[in-house]
Amino acid sequence: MADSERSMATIKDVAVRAGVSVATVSNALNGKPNVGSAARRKVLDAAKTLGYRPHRAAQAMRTGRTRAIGLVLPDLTNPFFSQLAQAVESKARRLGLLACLIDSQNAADAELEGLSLLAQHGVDGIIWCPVGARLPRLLGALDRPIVLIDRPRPGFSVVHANNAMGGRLLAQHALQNGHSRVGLLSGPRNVQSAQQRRHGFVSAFPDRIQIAWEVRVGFDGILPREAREALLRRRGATLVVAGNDLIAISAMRFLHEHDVQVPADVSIVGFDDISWARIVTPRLTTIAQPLGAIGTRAVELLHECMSGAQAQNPALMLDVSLVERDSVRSI
Amino acid sequence: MADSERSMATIKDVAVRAGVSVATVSNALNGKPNVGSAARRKVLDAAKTLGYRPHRAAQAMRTGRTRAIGLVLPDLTNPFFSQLAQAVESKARRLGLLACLIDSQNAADAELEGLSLLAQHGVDGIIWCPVGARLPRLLGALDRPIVLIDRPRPGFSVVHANNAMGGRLLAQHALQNGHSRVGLLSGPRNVQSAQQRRHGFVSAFPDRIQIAWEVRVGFDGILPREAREALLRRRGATLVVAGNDLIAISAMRFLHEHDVQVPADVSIVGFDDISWARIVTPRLTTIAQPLGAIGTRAVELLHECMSGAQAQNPALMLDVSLVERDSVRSI
DNA sequence: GCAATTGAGTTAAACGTTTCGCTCACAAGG
DNA sequence: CCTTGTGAGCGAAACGTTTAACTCAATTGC
Repeated sequence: MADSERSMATIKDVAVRAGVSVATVSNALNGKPNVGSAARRKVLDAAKTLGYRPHRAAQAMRTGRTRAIGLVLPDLTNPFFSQLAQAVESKARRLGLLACLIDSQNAADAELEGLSLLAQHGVDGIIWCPVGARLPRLLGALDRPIVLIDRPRPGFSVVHANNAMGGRLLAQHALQNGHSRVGLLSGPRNVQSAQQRRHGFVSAFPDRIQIAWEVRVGFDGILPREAREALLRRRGATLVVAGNDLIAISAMRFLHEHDVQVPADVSIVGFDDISWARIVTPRLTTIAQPLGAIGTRAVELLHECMSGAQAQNPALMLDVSLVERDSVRSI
Repeated sequence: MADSERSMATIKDVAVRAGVSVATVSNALNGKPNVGSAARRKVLDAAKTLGYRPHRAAQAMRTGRTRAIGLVLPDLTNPFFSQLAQAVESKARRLGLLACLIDSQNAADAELEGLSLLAQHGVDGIIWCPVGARLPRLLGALDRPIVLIDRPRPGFSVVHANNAMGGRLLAQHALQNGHSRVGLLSGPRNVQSAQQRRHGFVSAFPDRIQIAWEVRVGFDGILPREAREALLRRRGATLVVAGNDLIAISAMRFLHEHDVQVPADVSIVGFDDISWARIVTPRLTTIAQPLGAIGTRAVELLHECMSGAQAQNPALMLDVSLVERDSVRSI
């Protein structure tokens, strides 16, 4: 009895204890119809008292499914992604799936290497926020369901937030607070979500909001000189609209160091509502993405794809909401 | 040729293409000595042109090793852990190991469930920052190398920072800046690292630093009423020493809302140097843990344990350093 | 020149599942 | 009474590796 716990009981052990064949054990455990109720009971009992757990590797070899999924992210250090990761892992576990992590640290080659590692381990599907603008060739070869997250690519399932809507919400909020001349610290041109945020904002009230200036900035929040100069001169802008919270927070930090007060001297808004948005001074007004929901839905979608159901709805777009805090002044 | 890429080439395919037996392929690929240089070449060539990758599940079944490790953390959302996770994943990948994530969200039962999921998948080892004060019974049953991270438990390998040293560094810094009366917002009594930080600080200069008050606070930075009151009254303390950065930042936020200026009215120090420490206002003076090194060393240690080498050094303690920023005033 | 040794390669078993096809008993239909 | 059908269960093959045991030729030692 002591060693029944020690090194994992096998299906064979269950079979002998229940007095049936291994085939019957397998059938009983997997709910196949061709097993009588008496035998089924015996098997279930035996399995329980032996603490039997199917050997995943063996199962995988026979069935080709591992009940593991891959999660490929560009940067766990970014709270946006760590929240996402938390949601994904949690939902996966609730479905009995193991989440295998790859953090490419924004390097396309590391990402590729990671994908290949996942493929080698035979994960059943992949949730992926790609760093490269176009998806690498490898994709055909890895041949598993993929659900993109946050960054759509033609021909792929994706779940992401309604970025354009966020942009519009921001425009509306700007107007309501009397800002009609703004500066843009937009995200990278090759990241689609950045484009949509920008487009949502600019096209919402083209005749009532003027763009005083615009500079493109990386999503990591590092401000090039051009951006810093723009922040200092401002050319009449009373509000700066940042491509995401990291950018907004960097800008706030920079302004603070140069003795310009937010929001007294200039207002600022972000996008994402990462947890940092709540702790900076002043607290940042921003657009909240339903991070938990995005992660959860992505896993659900992937799970459906894995169960053969060809997803007809390759794109899932979730609503965002404005969260008002202290970084916008009403004028 | 088209379908040689499609559904993963097997060792058999390599064997026929190279004109040898599968055993020889296996031996060649695993660097066994009993294969001639001519055959070895042929095998290597065939494997490369076929894009052969060993089927991990099959390998696992035969050898009992999966080349995957588990990473069990209490809260990915906490930047301390997400940085750790990044380091762990990166190092693991460099060793050809897949990192499987469990985020228990500080719930002991979720943690247990996660460990069992990992065991079922047959991970070769586990890196674990445990939430519970004492380790659950299950442990004997899961029977794989375990390396703890940040939180030592009797009888287990651990890699963590020198918390006591951090406490001493802080005390020294306090004195250098003329603070001889301080308040303590210590971490939880049942978390060892919290105790060591506190002890390092208090016992460094017992006769030159007075503790004006102390209240125990959770590491998540949520301030109970007692703590808030203490922050407002202060009883002559010119410096508050927080159990970690989250606590320090919460305190700063609270003080700011009640119009007391940091560091003009009161100074404050944290512990951990999470990324937030850099972005709050004022930027937080704190103790930096070598997060990257902790993660890396943990993986290395685990890897050694997995390779049979019984680790003689169950505990690895890494030095910390003071990072001076703007939250301490010299008086 | 013959036995012993070595080097290079092969065959086949094993790992723990799932599943296909089979058997066997029994019931129903004619 | 014989065929056919059905429900319950079993035996064995297969999945892709690794590895122990083995063969066979060439080389060495004497």
